[in-house]
This record gives sequence, structure tokens and C-alpha cells, in this order.
Amino acid sequence: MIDLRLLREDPDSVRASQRARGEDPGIVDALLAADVRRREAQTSYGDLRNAQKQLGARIGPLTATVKQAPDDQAREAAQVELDAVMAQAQTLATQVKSLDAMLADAEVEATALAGALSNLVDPGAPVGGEEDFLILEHVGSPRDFGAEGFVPRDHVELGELLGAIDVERGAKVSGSRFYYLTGVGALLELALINHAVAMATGNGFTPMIPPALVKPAAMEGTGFLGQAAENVYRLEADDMYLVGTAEVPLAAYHSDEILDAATLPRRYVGWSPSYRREAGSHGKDTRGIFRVHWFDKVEMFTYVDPAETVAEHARLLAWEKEYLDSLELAYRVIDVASGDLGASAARKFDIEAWIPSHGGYREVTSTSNCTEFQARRLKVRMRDEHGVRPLATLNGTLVAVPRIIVAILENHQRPDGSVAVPAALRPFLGGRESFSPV
RNA sequence: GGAGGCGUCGCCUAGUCCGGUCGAUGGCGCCCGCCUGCUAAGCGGGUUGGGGUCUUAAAGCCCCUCGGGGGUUCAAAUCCCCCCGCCUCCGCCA
Repeated sequence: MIDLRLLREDPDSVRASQRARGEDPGIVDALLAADVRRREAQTSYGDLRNAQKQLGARIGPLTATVKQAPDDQAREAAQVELDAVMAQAQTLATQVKSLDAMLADAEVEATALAGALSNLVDPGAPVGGEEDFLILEHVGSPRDFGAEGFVPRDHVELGELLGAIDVERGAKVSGSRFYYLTGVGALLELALINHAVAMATGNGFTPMIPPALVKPAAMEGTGFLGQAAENVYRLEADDMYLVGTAEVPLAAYHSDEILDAATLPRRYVGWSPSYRREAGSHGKDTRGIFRVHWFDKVEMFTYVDPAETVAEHARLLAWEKEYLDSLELAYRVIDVASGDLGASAARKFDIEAWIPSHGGYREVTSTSNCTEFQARRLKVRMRDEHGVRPLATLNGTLVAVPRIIVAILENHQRPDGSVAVPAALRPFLGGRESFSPV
């Protein structure tokens, strides 16, 4: 949710943001109108309720008088007054009831519209669609297999040779876009995760293993039930959702809480499975484990003072780079364009690693500055000397396992089909320096 | 899955049987002031959150908020129904 005060004071900037996203700016006017209706309804409801309360306050004592009056005359007088007041109160009650219903409607309408509005785009983000990202930097350069005189294998082939990945049986058991990590593949995942968690913990993060199944409020609050809803798995029988990222349970962790500003920033690193329906990506990246319905991921999630978001976003990006550097991968950093931001993000930086079999850079991590958007929806607030107000949340991938496995296998392969283990990973693999065909 | 108990403003807690004087008791914590060489103790006051209105702003005023949602009633923390969560016991099961 965005700040409604801003919406009232400067609707143009909200409209501009909607346009930059390629979303309907008309919703702004609908929301403004609904907001006015809501406030008007509340004012008249308040007046009526107040009158009702004042009448009610007379009924109690009058009833007592009728019961305890010393003589018939006094009792009768009180009874007459009581009847009159009761008659008024009953009329008023009817009015209150109908106005109450109106107010509820107005609130539901305004809340629904406010919830449908995406976050305000950071003015620094490049404007445009998926293709309009800005390349911020390149780190390392793609390995030149031609110069080395061999034709690289892709990760599917390498995975088979090494006994690391079994996509065929994944499909047999669970369908397309599923896989088994086997043998060294399974060990590699554990090493990647341990390495990521160790690094984040060293950087002051609190390690977390959150639930991957959440209630609707958590999903809604993080902004995944809007345009992204078609990519979310829902368990019909239980009205629960499988999360697509640990961001969801980590953001909802402090929902309905007021955090002392002195305890910020709060940094969590969560390891969880991620489930994605991948609706609308039929035929895209169908080979191997680059795009799958389920994978494990280590995600950083931080709660900060809204004034800190830009600096924190830079830190998250730096930690992501630190991790990829340690794996000796070539990558580039892009500033994602306005039209390609998720509903919650004001700004997003993706890191794309060089993937030899794709002949290009492909997304392996993503860090978003969600400003106060998620915090408002999830009611996560902070208290400082200025009072209580929403804080800001940010998230960033440390490792999305299958994509990093793809990158490692393909980039660190040797002509004989073996794969060199990056030095940083060796301590997590019992000192192992390479994987060899089985 | 069965039986029972519970959910009150940071924490603990009174109130619920018998509806109004309860936006709600008391303690702890916290904040402000007073007092005292300092500290502790003591004294006085304040301390849920949200929305609206007014205002440059604050104060003020109004509404909502006793796990959530409905209902009964002139009036609900209190009565009724549904849901959620926690605890205990039984059953089942990693």
C-alpha cells in the first residue's frame, strides 16, 4: 500500500508512477473518489453514533428511577420520559445501522482499490519495459571456450556425467520443470546454502528457516496476489499458499508488530524452498533446471528506517556480489526498468551471470527496495521519538540454487567433463577440489 | 480427530455468571516533573493502536479498537453463533 496522504496531496506523481509501470492510472481517480466517500461516511456515522451514545446514557438512570422511585407519581413521570427517549433511541438505532453498512461498503471499496495499487516507482529507475534495463556494471568476463579449444557442454549433459542432476526422473515423478539433485549435485546444493548462510551470518544477519506454506494474509501483504497471482500455488482445500520466496514468511514475520527503532535494521537470512507455477513461460527455458517449479533459495530480508532504504539496497547488492565473486562467476548488474518491477518494488537490481549454454547473461539474483509498501500492508511499524510509522523492507537473493548450479557447472567445466569447485566452496565440500564424471 | 480450558491497552492482571456508571482495574516496565550530595527509595502526572475533523503546527473534538467476523439489544469486554490461535488430556502419526 502506498501513503494515502501522498495520494491526496499529489495524485499526479502516483499517476506518473502507474504509467511508468504500464499500469492503469485510472485507478488513482477511482481510489481518490472512494477515499472521499469513505471519509464522508465516517463523519456522518460518527455524529450519529455520538448522538446515540448520549441518548443511551440517559436510559440507564431512567430505568433505575422507574424501578426504585419512592412514589407512583415519580415512577410514572420517569416512565413517560423513558418511553420518549427509547422511541428516539430506536429510530436512531435504525439510522446508525444503515449508515454503518454504508461506511463498511465504502471502507471495503477504498481498501480494495488501495490494495490494487502498486508501489511508487523510484524516480531513479529507468523508465520502460523488460528490455529497457540499464546495465550498471560488468564483473569478470565470459570464459572463452573457443580460445581454450573445446566445445562446452551444457549443465544437463554435465549433470548427467557427474551424476549430479536427474531431470528425466524429476519429470517422471513430478512433471516437467522438476528434477532431482543427486550425489554431488545434492552435496553442491548443501554447500552453496551453507556458504551463503555462513556469509550472511558473518555480515550480521540472523539465520532463519521459515515456513514455506502461508496464509492468504502473508501472500497478500507481500504483494504476490496481484498481477503475480497466476504464478502462485494455492492449496484449495486449506486456503494456504506455497511461497515463491522466503521473502513472504520473512516479511510477515513481524506483521502487526511495532518495532523499536533502536532495534533497526533487522536483518534476516532465510533458507526455504520456493514454488513457482511459471504460468505464461511455456516453452521458455525448457531445458534443464534453469527455470523450475520448485527450488531452494537463500534470501536476505531486512527491516529498516525508511530514510535508510537507498543505502540498504546498495548493501544488499554488495552482499550478492560478494557471494557471486566468491564463486568466481562473470556477471553484470542491471537496474531493472519501471515496467518490469514487481508490485512491491520501487526499485530493483538484478545480477545476471554469464551462462555459456545460453550465450548470454541470465538472472541469478534480484534485490528489491519495497520502501514502506509491504510494511503498510502487513502492518509492520516502527516507534521512535516521532511516534509510530511504517518502516521499510528490502529483500535480496543470496543464492537461488539451481541457477547457481547451472552457472558453476557450465562455467567451471573442463574438457573431460569434470568441474572445478571454486575455492570458497571447498570447505563446505570436505575440501573437494573438483567433481568428476562417474 | 475427540474432550476441556483460555485469548483484555509493552508484560502480568481485574472485570464476563447478573449488559449501561468500563476505553476498560491494579502491578511491573517505560516517559515527564518534584524531592534528595550522587544513586536507590519516595511523591505527582503520563503511557493501546487506527481513522476522521480542525490547525502553519500543536492542543482540542468525534468515531473505531477487549483474538477475528457476524448476531441480539436503545446499549455488548460482558449474551448468542461462526472462525482463528494457545494450553491440557485422549487418539493417531513423521
